Amino acid sequence: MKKNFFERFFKQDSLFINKRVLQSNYTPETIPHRDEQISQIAEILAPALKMERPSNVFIYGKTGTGKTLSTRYITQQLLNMAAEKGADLRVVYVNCKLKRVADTEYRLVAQLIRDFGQEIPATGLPTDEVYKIFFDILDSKRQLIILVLDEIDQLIKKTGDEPLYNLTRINEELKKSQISLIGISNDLIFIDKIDPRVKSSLSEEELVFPPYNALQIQDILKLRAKTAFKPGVISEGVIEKCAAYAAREHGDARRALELLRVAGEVAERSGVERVGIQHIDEADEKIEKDRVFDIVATQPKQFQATLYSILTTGASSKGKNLIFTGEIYENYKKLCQQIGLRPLTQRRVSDVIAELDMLGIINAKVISKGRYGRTREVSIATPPSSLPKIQKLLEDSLGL
DNA sequence: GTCAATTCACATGAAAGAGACCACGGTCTAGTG
DNA sequence: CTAGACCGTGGTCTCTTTCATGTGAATTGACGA
Repeated sequence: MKKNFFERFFKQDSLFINKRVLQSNYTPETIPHRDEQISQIAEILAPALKMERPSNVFIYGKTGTGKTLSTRYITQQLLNMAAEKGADLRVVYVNCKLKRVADTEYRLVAQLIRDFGQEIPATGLPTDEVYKIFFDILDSKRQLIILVLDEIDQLIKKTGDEPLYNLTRINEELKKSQISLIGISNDLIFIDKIDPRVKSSLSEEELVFPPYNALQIQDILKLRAKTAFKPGVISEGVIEKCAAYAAREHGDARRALELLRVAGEVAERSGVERVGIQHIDEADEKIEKDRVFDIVATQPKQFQATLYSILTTGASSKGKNLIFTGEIYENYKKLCQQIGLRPLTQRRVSDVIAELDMLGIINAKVISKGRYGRTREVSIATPPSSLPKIQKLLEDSLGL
């Protein structure tokens, strides 16, 4: 019985050949069902090869519709071409959603400067100073810069349209260089909130990425599965079911790929040789559970306390699973006293609840109860099976 | 019964404060030649 | 004389409070039929 625990791991053949293919940062050589969009972007960007400034582009589309992928793909090709032709072209890609990287105006510009290979402190400098540095770098030589701002809606929501205004304006002052912007956004309506002048200069061209339908997702999955899995491990109907799941969620290809990958992992772990349909359900549940757990565990204390109040309020008044802000706040105050946490104001807790809603842990809907006021109607969004574990996790973390 | 005013219980916005982090420039100190 | 330690000032960023304003429909109460 002197068995090494890892022995099984090696002995058992993996179902995968190359798991990386299914991960979201993987760039395949071909992108099915996006030919039209890609060629449109290409047309718009083509003048860059002659060192003429391409129009600014705005790209919309729900998550997992291939916006980022297509943009990366086409800019890469553009770069290759530019190198051949000797055009001094640069593509800078920034994801505005990443916390502590580019989610404020200062950090965005600082990140850009870093991309140009210069160190910039994370804080401490005035923002206009940072702009000046950026400006100087840009204008140090004749070059064309294509700036890709991914998830730009996040940035705008937080900081307003200042950064965009400044970036579009910077062109007028650049002597040698030119800069053009590609904005990528999940949100179709956020652009109404920005200054019309910024809007018009930013969206000289507009492009929409429609969601994939189930058949298209199947194509994508089949293509990737061919290189990701060993032949024959995918059972009949697995791809179809994955696609159906994802198509239900507004055609999110990323989700479909994740589902397939996790299903493969689940199958592998349980020691079977083929990925079956039942593994997809398991995978779906596992993904959701992992996600929620992760979020819950990494939230700050106050969020956890609020969430705990929501859970316990919901549990105590069993039967009705809809609870209101007032009840939550009362419970929350009691809880704070119990664990010695300084309670936040109701104003703040109201925001916290809204944020928990955004994270998808709870569902909160603003309703009016007529004479009895206006409030958020909160219900718990996670599957009941994982509730006890979450509650346990929160209790540990809060010291109960 | 109808209709507009009222009213509740919060939502939502804006501004500003606290505290953490940081850069920069000036001053002080100790070590060196 | 100079390198490094040590301020003080001014900046960003996040989380939060304070103050103010907004809001949608159940309820109320006046009104006329």
